[in-house]
Amino acid sequence: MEQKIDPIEVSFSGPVNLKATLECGQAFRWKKVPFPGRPDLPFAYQGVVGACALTVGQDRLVTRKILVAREQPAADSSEGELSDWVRRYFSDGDDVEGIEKELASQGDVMAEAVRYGSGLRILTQDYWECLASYVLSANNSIRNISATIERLAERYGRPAGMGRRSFPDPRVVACQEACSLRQSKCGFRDKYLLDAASKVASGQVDLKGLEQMPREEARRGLMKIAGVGPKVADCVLLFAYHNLGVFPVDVWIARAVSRHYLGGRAVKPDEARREGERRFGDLAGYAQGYLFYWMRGTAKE
DNA sequence: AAACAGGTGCTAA
DNA sequence: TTAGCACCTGTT
Repeated sequence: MEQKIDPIEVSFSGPVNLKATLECGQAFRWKKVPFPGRPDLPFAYQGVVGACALTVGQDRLVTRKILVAREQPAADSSEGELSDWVRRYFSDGDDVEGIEKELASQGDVMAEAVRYGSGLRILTQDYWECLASYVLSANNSIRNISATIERLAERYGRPAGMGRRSFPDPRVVACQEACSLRQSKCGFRDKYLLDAASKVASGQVDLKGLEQMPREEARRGLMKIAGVGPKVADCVLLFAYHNLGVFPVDVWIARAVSRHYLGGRAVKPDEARREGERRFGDLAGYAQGYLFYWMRGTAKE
């Protein structure tokens, strides 16, 4: 018998925009769904965080409170723990208001990007899940990445509630054959995923240990893994380690930097990265988030 | 229906 | 050191 429990309200110290946060490409397991028992909520998403599936929702695009629902999990997790956990995932400690103000003062382009994605939060994700997800992201579309991750969870993860499964443990992935992983349609990235899993499971790459290293050292540590280049390493540093000074550069960001900050001149990724980190310093990660969401969003419209 | 999608590793200069 | 190329898979 699976018993539903009432949603809890989680309050934040600053603005939250679930749509921008969960659709800006930093996390791959969120789906737009009707909120259980509250079909009136216009913004609601179901995802899996750690071992537990959640639905989060809000009644307007940007609010300071969100609703969180889950299925009854193990009895050891109280409402208070859940709400602390959700606040941590959504990086409640970040002074988003201050960050937006500061960035918006740096020029019309950034002001417009911030306005478009106001309330966006750089998440604080699980190290391994984030690493593996971005290994799969190389030369791949968000849609494909999500579908592959869902198949991997389906096949190798554990039940997480709401019919979802957790992201598979590195030890479980590490003991698979490449051809088995291929069935989840990760394509040529199968060997990279395997390398990541085996280096993490063996401790050859110590994800916990990277926490206290300086950025460049942590970056080099991640890049020991096959399939982890500068872009993937930077995404992991930003979206899992919450190193807000990094500025991951993909084709969209390279385009944005070229067009808006370097007069349209062609730029190499490393040059765009240094330019972003130079201009935005400690807020480079947020700057990247707003720019990316804005570029993608306005390209589609 | 060819081209492209949120890169990376390998090879040749 | 760097430019050029191949690469699974799904969509347009």
